[in-house]
Amino acid sequence: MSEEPKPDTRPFPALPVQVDLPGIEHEILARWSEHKIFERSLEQTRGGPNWVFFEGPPTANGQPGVHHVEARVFKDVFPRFKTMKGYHVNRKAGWDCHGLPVEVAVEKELGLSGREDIEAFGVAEFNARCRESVLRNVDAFTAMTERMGYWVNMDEAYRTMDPEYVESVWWALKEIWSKGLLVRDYRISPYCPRCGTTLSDHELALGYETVTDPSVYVRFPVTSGPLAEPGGSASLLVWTTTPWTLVSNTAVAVHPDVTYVVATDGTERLVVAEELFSAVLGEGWELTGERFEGAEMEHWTYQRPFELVSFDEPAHFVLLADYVTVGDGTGLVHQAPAFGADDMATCRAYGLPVVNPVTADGTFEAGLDLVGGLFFKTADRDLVADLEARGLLYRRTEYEHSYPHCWRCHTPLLYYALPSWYIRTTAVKDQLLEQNSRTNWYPGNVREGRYGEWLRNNIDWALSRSRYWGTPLPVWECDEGHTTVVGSLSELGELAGRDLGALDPHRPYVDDVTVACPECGGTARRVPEVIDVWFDSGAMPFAQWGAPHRNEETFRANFPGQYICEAIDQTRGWFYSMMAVSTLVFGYSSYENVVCLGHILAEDGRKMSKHLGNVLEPMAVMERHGADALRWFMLATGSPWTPRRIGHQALEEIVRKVLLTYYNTASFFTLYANTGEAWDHQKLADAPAPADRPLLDRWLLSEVNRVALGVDEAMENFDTATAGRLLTTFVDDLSNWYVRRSRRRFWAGATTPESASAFATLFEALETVTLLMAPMVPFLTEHVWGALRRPDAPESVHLAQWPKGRQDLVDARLSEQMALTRRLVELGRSARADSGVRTRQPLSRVLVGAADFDTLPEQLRSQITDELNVVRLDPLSSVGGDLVDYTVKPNFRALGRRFAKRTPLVAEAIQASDAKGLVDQVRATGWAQLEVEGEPVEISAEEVLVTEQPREGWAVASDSGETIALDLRLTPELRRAGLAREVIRLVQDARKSSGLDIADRIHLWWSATDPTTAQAVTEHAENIATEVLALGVTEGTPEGDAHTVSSEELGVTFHLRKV
RNA sequence: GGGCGUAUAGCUCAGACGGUUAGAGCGCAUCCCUGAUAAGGAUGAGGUCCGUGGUUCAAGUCCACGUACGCCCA
Repeated sequence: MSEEPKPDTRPFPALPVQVDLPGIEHEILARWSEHKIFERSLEQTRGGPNWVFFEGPPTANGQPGVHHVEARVFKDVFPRFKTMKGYHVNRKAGWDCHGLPVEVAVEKELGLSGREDIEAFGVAEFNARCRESVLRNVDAFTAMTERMGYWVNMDEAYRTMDPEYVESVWWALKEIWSKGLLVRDYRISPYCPRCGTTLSDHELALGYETVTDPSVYVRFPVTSGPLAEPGGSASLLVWTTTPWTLVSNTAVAVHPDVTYVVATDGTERLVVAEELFSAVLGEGWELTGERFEGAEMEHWTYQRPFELVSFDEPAHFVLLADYVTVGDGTGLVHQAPAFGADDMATCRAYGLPVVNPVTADGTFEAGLDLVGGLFFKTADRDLVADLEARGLLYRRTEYEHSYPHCWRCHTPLLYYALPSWYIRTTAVKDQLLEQNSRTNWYPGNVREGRYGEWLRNNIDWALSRSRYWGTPLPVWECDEGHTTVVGSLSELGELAGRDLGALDPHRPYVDDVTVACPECGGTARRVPEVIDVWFDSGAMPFAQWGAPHRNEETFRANFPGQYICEAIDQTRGWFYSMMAVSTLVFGYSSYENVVCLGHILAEDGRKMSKHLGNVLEPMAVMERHGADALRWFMLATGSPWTPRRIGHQALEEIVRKVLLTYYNTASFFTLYANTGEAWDHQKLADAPAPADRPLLDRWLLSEVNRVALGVDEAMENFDTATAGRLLTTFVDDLSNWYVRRSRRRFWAGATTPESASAFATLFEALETVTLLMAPMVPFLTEHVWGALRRPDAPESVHLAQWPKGRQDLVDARLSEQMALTRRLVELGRSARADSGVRTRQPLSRVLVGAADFDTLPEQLRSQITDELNVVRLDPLSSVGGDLVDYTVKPNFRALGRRFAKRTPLVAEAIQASDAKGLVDQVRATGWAQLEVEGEPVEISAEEVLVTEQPREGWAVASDSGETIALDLRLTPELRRAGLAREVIRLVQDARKSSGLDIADRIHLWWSATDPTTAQAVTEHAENIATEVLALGVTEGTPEGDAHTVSSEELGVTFHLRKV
């Protein structure tokens, strides 16, 4: 029985109430792709200023998770925002392809373990598998990236493994080399002597085991300084759990600010930290009274424990180090620079040599006395026994602690000095600090906090890795030790004397290229290392273009960048490598603004892991709730820079509270714009000027402009949470106040100036909020835009201009008045609910007590009477003082300003005063006199909070000094008006349940058994007819079919039939 | 062990400048309203604002110390 649909005559495509958000998103994706919207957004802004975004390449290792969505939403939202503001935002995708995680994954796939296996398998084939593994995972990332609506150019993505990329990295390394900042030095690495390989931090974490080691306290006789004397009866007492490192003891470290004491047992003297005296020596020992600050002990020499290895340079003295603690041991720390990173740093600062008698397989050099050929850990026993025999051992115990083992073979690891390549970042530390001070961090505390701290403690960048799948270090060395650094394949070709343009610049192929040493002509071979992948990614601003060998101009036009974003764990990763590489190469940082995100946790507050079974798979989440819901969560739930928990419930709430509320408002608009006297864009021109519109409309325009200004400011500050909150509140206000209060004006179609104003106002608000939300939820806004857009507007919201909020339309006073109006309505609802009189029953009068009530315009007062269904609204003061109770409360904020310490006394006086008298005084003169501690004090109106309540016969609700009182007395007329409302509701229900369209006209028949109801229907027949779209209302029963509805309570029966 | 961050209702989170009644949503209970809505409204239950100390007339808010958790680094 429904009419033929006539979509072509309607101004707006329908936005059905029932909506499948993920389904819409797929349609939008297809439309974007088909109409090349992303490409056109770039084309359209080509003449505009550049706003440069750099994509931090995800490691294409493993499958993408929801945490990847987080950063990618932020990488998308600001470029979209800036694009709408007219900037040209180039977005080149990128993939981090090299690195240990890839190697480990491939090792597992192939069932290989360790470098011997890999070399037996063949490096060429191994690296080919790595490349293939990376490409496989890139596909999964690409699919997720597209599905979530992240606009980034993946067709021209850079890949860190591509030859052009590698060449750019080589170029940068050559630049750094030519500045003298690329050097070879020892590096302490966790090392497995069985596998013959170093382990990464990540691998290290896999292999901690609890073991028991010897814990020995050893005497180091002092040979110079105030305690030195013939016979050497004074010794430094040194503690260690790795006796095997004593063989290469080089120095002893003390803390400069710790106090050391000398203790004696009558025969010898030992030096320990004061705090550890009793713990280490205890009974039988007493202090000699000699005390030294660590700083005073510097350069005291001592007799080293073993004379097994030779030192070519002076060593074996006391040095100072801040890392020494007095938590364990003796406060004097044995130093063996080949076997500890701290030791290495400290000893190097004193110019001490690195002596390492342990060979790569973990055994002592064969020729050594006592320990020659022994595995390092096995040597402990013999060494301790020897110390004991020579009287140097003070005490030995067992020590249980957690020690790293190889995760592959469980061999205890060795911290081991290996030759390594470093970048001397410490040489540019001041420049880095300077660059950091110019960088905008979001949140701001990272700059001086976590990141600043990292920079201030900068150490040289250990660049090389003894691995296979990485950018080969472009260093060639000849037998004479001359070093050549190569900056490109063509340069390498020139040196090698053949064309290497097509060479894959990876191992093993580059390893096979030998060149003639430019200095001596001898054969130079490449050093075996590859480089840290962080250098790869830090080089992306130029390497993504292959610059400077290629696209030099493009690179220059896109450098430095305005914006990068990653999670907080990148402070020492990509955020650092990006700043460090470009500062090293160009002298300044590559980015100006950096957003630093917190991590996404599972609903249970833990990290997502397969093991815990709490993983949310991003594609599944997006198919269930929609990408927009997931995006909104990332952008606007909680603070993006704190850890956040994600779950289905949170996403469902976003769909209901934000997305559907917004969508339904648009749906409401199109429903009525398409109904009856249709409204279309041409009627926008007929709408009254904003200043001439009803106050409700002016209020909405004020709000939407305030929100537009606020969202713009928030987005400029990279603050999506604030933007999201502003938008959520606005959408709620729009739907649940503006539309709710304006419904009648829409029902009529655009037939009156008031209705025309309502349509225009709602349209403008929807248009603006759609634009404002477009960068955050690009799918739903695109869908709504498609339905609402003006004929001359761009076909995509993402091709439209960002709205400029109009300050001149923001009316703060009106906002306050509307807020008061809404507070009074709330109080009225509360009073209604308390009284038990339903809202459909009109009441004659409501009394209002509120400070600014007398200034409330009539149009807003009528919002209150309509909403509360009352006839009249009067100020409480009109009732007469005798019928009203007053209470007064001190306003502490106001009082505190004036009275400070006396505030509590004044407050007490206010509460003790006669409330009515005080109110009368304040109302008459603006001031009231009180006495505080015998002195007169004047109180102003704003310093007290007055609440007034009528005494009897009213339903009252108050809050914060504002009161609403409903007159509950009903007259017969009011009763009949209430019955008429009941009747209308009954008929509306019947219309709805019988499946009528909202615009269908009906004829209505009625018969009543209740005489009061009959009178009410007769009396209000015209009103009822208008409300239920009845062309006629007839008492009696119709002939033929009709929908029938009756109410026993009202004693009435209706029949309705579509006309 | 160090640095940084976080801690507010059962859950997710707001709470510029310190102001005495600490809010919202979800969930729960009862009721109301409804011809856009998967909605809306009212009331209720639910809080030692992580702990301790301090500053202040006044502290969820500022300071110090501690606890728990997270990230990074040893």
